[in-house]
Amino acid sequence: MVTLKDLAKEVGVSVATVSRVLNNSGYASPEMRKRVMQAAERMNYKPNEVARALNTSRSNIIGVLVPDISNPYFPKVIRGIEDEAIKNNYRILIGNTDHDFDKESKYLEIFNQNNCAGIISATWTVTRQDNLTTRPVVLLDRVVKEHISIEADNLKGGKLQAHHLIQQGVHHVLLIKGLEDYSSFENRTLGSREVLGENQVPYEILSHTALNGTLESGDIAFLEKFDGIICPNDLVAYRVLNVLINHGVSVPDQVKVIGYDNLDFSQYVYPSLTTIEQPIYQLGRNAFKMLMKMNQGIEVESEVLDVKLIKRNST
Amino acid sequence: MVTLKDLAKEVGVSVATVSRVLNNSGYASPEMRKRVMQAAERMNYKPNEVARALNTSRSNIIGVLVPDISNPYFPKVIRGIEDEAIKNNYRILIGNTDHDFDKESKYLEIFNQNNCAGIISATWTVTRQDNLTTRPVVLLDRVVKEHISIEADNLKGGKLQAHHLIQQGVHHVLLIKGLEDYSSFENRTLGSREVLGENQVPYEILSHTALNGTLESGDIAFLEKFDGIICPNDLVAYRVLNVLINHGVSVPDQVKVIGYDNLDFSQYVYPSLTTIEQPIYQLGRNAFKMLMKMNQGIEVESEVLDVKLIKRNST
DNA sequence: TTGTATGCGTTATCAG
DNA sequence: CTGATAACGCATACAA
Repeated sequence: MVTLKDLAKEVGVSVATVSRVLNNSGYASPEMRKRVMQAAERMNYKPNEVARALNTSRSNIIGVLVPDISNPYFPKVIRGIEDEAIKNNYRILIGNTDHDFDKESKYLEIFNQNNCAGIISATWTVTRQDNLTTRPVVLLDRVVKEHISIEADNLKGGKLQAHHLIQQGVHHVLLIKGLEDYSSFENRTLGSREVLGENQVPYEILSHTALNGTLESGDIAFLEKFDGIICPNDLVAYRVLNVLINHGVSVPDQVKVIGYDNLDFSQYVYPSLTTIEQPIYQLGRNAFKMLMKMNQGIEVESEVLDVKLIKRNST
Repeated sequence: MVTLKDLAKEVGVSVATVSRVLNNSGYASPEMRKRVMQAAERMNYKPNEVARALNTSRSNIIGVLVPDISNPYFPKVIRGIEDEAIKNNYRILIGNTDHDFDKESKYLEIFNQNNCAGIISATWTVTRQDNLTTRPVVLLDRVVKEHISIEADNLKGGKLQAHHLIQQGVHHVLLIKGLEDYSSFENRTLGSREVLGENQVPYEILSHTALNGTLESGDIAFLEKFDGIICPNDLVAYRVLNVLINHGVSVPDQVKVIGYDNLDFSQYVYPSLTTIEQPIYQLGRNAFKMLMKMNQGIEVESEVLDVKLIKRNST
């Protein structure tokens, strides 16, 4: 590996001068600048980021926390973050937390140990961790007050779900709740309930975990009590559709199902899934941009991106 | 951040001693060991990985190259790598190459600049890059001779695809080829052709790119010439199924479709997709294990994992 | 068995 | 405008 010292020797100057030229910091005569730049080019010099990170106590790596990268929602977010990061000469270190406080804690420690420049987290407990650094944190799709976050409009999304079902003429709704304690899921539920209530449409709430039991036991009798089912995300909707169809329940005639996220696959399931689209990729990109601003000391505010209904054949 | 020096001061010994105890290198009296360990615990000392990486010219980060993390095949691979990595106190840095030689080249440079301990690459051109380091590389699902790699048995997979279709009584097959120059796709095609030939089943080959044209134009007449379609992966199969179904072609009665990968969604598409399952997660885990062995100077051989047919309703 | 000193590759603070 | 030089936090060869 060619180092600053090699370069300096080649040009016949001190490392200090070379460093200044390369970083555009401090003075350097135009002529000097030219000589150094050319030599750097010629020798294909690339600064060692480890040394730089040690010296400045700040690497160009940002930590990214997700519950599980296998969940198809996250790769898109990550791709958004990574695209924006690489453009700014940053890299991302990924951690899967599985909603586990201790795992999360460990990753935060790791981010510290690597002098990470910041953190983007899709797992909110991060805000309860006491070894959280002074480095900037952006919460993604998780809102916690006093913290900077970015999300798609979950309240609106939840409303849209209910609105659409009502428009399609449902009279008895099953509202499946997502993960507890996650603002995004709670707000969706809130939005749906609000609209359902306003329209005096009776509904029942089922927790995510209870759903698993229902689905596994294939308790169709229970599901058939409803003519509309609101799912917390597309993944859950796939499973609901699957059980319904396999038991000969006709969708959307007998029961209408609506998802949330608009994953790429939702157009291929049967019947194709009506859902709420959120700008997943954009969420990632913007999160990174916010982080950069925070690093520059610029004041940033939490962002809320828009969502919209995608009508397909399940409703 | 508490450093070695802080710890040393606390215990009242030199940093060297502390370092030796913590790394289990060199001598240290049992008593000294105890005192240091306790202090480390008490002060919650965590070594700075940046400093360590600079000192040893080797970080505990490994670079992972994938074409695009949004492609649902890769998150599982990555999860496998990451799970195994974290267990061994390693972290992963991810790069999306989009099959672009220059992007790939840039990431390799970045891995160097970060003293990465090794590279796992799902993009084969990595072997043509001249700035490839001396650090170990494991190719994942891409085989290039003279390089260490791990893959699922693509030749067998291709054979299984053809075998199954033939068993289901097809007489005229459309064989869709995957990406050019990728050993995995080429071997699948090879396997299928071999079996098709042996059984004297006529077939036509369509390139991945040509398929796009067919699908977009909705050239059903062309597709209807066949009663069996072999797809290079599940993603392509979804699109084929979609066009077929939307045009009223009955699957599997009129034409049978088989995919490859067994992504999680393949059970939810309509009709549910018959496909070849490969141990994606395991591929990632083993790739990391191989890398570790290589780092320890242990001789490792390329691995080939087994695949199997998953019969569903599309055939 | 422990301590001293050096270097890893940079950046930044000083003099000159 | 440029050059020594001291950090950054750790590991290690060598001295004691």
